Amino acid sequence: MSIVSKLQAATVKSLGDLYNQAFTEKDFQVNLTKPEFEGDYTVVLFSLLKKTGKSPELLGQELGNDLIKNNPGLFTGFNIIKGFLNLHVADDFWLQLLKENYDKAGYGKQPANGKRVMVEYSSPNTNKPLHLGHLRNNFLGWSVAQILKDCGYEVFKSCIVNDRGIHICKSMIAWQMFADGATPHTNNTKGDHFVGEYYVKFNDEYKRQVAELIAKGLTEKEAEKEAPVMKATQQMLQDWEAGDPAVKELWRTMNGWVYEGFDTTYKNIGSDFDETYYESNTYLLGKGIVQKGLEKNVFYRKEDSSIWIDLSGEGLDEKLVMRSDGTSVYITQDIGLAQQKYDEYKIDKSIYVIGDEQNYHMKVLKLIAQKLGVDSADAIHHLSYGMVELPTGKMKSREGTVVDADDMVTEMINTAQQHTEELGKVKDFSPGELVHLYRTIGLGAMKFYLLRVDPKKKMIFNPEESIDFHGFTGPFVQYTYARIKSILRKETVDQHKPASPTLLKSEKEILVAAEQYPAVISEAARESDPSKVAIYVFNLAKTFNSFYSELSVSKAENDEKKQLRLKLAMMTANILKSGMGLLGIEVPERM
RNA sequence: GGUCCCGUAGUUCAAUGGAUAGAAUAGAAGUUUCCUAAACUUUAGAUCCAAGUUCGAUUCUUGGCGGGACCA
Repeated sequence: MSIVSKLQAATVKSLGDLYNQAFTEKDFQVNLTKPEFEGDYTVVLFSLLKKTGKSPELLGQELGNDLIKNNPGLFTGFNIIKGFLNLHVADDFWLQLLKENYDKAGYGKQPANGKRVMVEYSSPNTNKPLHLGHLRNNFLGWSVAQILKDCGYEVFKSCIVNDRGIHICKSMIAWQMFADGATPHTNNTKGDHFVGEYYVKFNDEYKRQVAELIAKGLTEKEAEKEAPVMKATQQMLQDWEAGDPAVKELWRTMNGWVYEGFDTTYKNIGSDFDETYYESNTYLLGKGIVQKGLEKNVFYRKEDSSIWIDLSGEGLDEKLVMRSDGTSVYITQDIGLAQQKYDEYKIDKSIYVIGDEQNYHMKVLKLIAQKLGVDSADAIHHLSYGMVELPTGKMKSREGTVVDADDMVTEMINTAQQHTEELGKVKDFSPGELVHLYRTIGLGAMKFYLLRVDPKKKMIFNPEESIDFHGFTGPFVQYTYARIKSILRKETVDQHKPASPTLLKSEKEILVAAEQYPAVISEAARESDPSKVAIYVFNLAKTFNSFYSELSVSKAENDEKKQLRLKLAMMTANILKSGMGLLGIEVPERM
């Protein structure tokens, strides 16, 4: 039980005893005491004044005295400033926390809660390679899954691959036209990049043909419709749906190249999935949904035989669920897949990591699922994240401003290498160890950078200023960890020796921070927000660094202090390691 | 046109309605015979505008202005 919860419960009890009324935790706020005031935790009294009819000063006195009387081992004193009751927490409490947890690698983890949750993320298209936005998605999804695991959930990571449709046909047509039998292997190109090039070639050719037709007197709309490559592409999509063997074969081959490329990228960035769904398998699920919707009178048919749902009662519009030609739309497939996930995994919660451009779509999805009575409807949760933008605005493939994921990773690792070589601290590392270290630092910087901001908010990435290795960054935390490990290689905790029974200010600060870790994980899980963990882990590292520069561990004043500080160092290292682990970031023993 | 989101130091980000709005970076000034200076310490710098609710508003409400997304 966290100290905040303890204080809340104790305050509720004291208030009830003192004033003969019922109170709850929501009647008042409990915060960490701001550093410029005396005390550790603060009860904000303003909200209690009306109900108790007391002045802040009197209420603070009565409450403070009662809290101390009822919790003698926990609170040792208090002061009141304006409407703030600042309480002192006993050193023994912090020391006990340290004693029980300093060597527990699993500190902060919660026992299994029996709940099952699926996190769907990444969800690429097979017509182009992954870019910076996908990286944010991947890191978020992976991290949220990991955080939920530590909170006791059984987690299944899934990925839906958009592997069919007009977009992949475009790449296929362009390959037929221009490739002359080339493959990723003959061209020595990564498969996803190879196919992506043909997608670009398609668009170039299409534009050329449209311009040609316009020059011949067609309107822009006519030209776009009549361009031979577009017609061929549409024909190919129909052939694909009809099951044409040659088309399917080409489709399988080209998607295979893309998957090879994706696998390399995923492996490189440490992303993985327990289940992969392919749209080519799920796109027909929509038909059953439509049937069900018509039977339940949730859907209705229009004169042109297209099928719709009316959501105007919910403040939204009418929404198309099946076209007049009988082809389904995304939303119906998505509902079908939602049902399938539930059937296969019996999940209590289903998280979708999808960009905020799909907010409306996901809202409609959940609404329709609820109206249809789909089992998993209420479990659907859209983890909406903001786009990664450049200082100039959105990344645009047409303007060549898309930041490629593989390039980004390579660049970060190279930068890590350059920094490391300049500092020259690991000259004795083997080549293999060096490669691993560069990867750890480079990826650490990148993951931390993309995870440290609130997922809901869009973020701006400036390619001109490369991602930093100083300050609020992954390498800062990694460096703190490495420094601690350096101490712990030279000195070890001796179980038989007593640790200091008193705490200096900067020693206590570490424990105050450490105490919050379990609550931070819970909050991060509740909000699906890894940035809470990133911010926390940074602050803990900063707290330790101040301690480190102020007090010596190995040359402590006496042996008791040394034992205490060794334990503080060990506990900090454990939390930094597991916290960074939640972000998918490794910590090096040396750097 | 309709719906939704966002405006905080030069820049990138924080702040369950609470104390003097926090960090990082860039700027200025310092710290290494002492456990890794990828660090530490000091300093200067911000809530888009206007009303309203409140003991108290960056946060809630309304109206502007500015930016973005989605739906036709």
